[in-house]
Amino acid sequence: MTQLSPLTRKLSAFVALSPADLSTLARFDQRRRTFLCGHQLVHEGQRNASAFVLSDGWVCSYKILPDGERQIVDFQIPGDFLGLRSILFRTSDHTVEAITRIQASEVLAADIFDAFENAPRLATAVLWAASRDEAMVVEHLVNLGRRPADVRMAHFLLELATRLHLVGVGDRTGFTCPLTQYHLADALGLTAVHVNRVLRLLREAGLVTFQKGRVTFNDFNGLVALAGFDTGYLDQDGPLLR
Amino acid sequence: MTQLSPLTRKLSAFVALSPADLSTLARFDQRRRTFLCGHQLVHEGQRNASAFVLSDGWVCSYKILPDGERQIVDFQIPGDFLGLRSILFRTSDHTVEAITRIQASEVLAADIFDAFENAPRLATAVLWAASRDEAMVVEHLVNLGRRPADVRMAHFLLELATRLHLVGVGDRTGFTCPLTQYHLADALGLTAVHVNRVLRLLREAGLVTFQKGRVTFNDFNGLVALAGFDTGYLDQDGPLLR
DNA sequence: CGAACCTTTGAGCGTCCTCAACCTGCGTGG
DNA sequence: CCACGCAGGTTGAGGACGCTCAAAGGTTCG
Repeated sequence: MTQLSPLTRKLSAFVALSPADLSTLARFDQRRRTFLCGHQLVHEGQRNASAFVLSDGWVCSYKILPDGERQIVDFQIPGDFLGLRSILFRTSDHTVEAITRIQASEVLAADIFDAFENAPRLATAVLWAASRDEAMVVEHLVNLGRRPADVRMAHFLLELATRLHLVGVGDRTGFTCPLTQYHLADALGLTAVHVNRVLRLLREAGLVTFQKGRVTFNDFNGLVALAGFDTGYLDQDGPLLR
Repeated sequence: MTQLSPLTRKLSAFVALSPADLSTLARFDQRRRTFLCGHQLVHEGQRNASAFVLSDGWVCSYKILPDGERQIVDFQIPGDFLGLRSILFRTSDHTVEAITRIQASEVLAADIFDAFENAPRLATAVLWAASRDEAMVVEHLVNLGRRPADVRMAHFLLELATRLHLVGVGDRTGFTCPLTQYHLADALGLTAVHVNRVLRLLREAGLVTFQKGRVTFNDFNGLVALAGFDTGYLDQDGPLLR
């Protein structure tokens, strides 16, 4: 099981892939390259940007506002596609940047379209992954629109834990996490100062601890209750197509 | 031009469709039905939900939180797909509800997959439409995360005007709009009371007037400047594939 | 003609922001 | 080896934006 790439592992949780599908999928991950922390794989306004599959490390995608403020739209972890949405756009509407040193493989639009023609099951799985990414953005939007800061933070950490679990990282006790409080602030629509206070509150309430690059769940069920967290939108109750 | 359906009109702005594509596309709009205001075409938790193409009227899609609060994720106008994202999901993660009396046609998953096999150009256009929808959700997220209430409102109204324009409704002077201040509040993450105050501010500043079911732009350029509005993410600079 | 829904306005309050200072750990260079 | 710079984290004080609660007027539709 540890042999499987994170992407294979994730897609297999949704669709049972044939050996042929698996070999087509393996081609997505052929041109694997290493990028340094801070490298921008795609930048806002770039024309004919590529897509990638992330195999190791953490990435974030964000937009910059006219006043220089940043809103992080999503974080990507191993097994996630990068820049898939904009593959049909003339210019990219967002930036994709490595948070850690990462490994990623470029995926050409042709690879995707080829899969649609020759591996419909795999294509379905890719569409499912894209739909799931969008569902996460939607849930993130709900988070920003209607939840107070502490609940927002709780929900965010639980989603991250759930996503990581699906690709075999971390467990109910916690996970290692390279994000800074600035990352959290820019993702959650808060200031870094307020993020710090919220984290203190959650820690003092005995729910989670976010320190020294590690998230520790001190009371997982309590956190789920606070966040009103329901994994439904992640749609990972086991393979749909067998 | 008025003969074209809104969907055809929208997709044609991106891809030049062949007569064969157009006839396949026409099949999406065969089972046209009328639904009353308030009807839920899809509801949260529904299993094996359908997708639709909206040909007339306005629709909103939203999620309800445990405490009963509502977050509207997006509004759909003629030419938009409804529930496309969840077509691969076991259960729908959101509700789709008519705001006015509407006309919409059910699109079966099979229709979509059939298009992928037999009308690759059309399939590309559908994927583009889905990507554009996602880009709008992302911009909405940025709106909630990083913009103050007045700018948020200004940006929202401008996006709506731009989308309507693409399907042939309204112009730079304004458009008719069936939304209530409660709809605006639930979309923008504000309360209806505050929405009312913000609308008054914008009106008194001579920028927009939102009254009696009509949005009137009193100073379009001023509003664009306030919102920092850039249509880039809507990707509608004319056909990409000819 | 009444009821439900929508809009409008006021007063007071709380969450989250701003500004500011200080601390820690770490890498770099003198 | 220490000096320094810098990124990240922590805490306090004060203020603003948007919320809550409340009430009343307008509009639409059965």
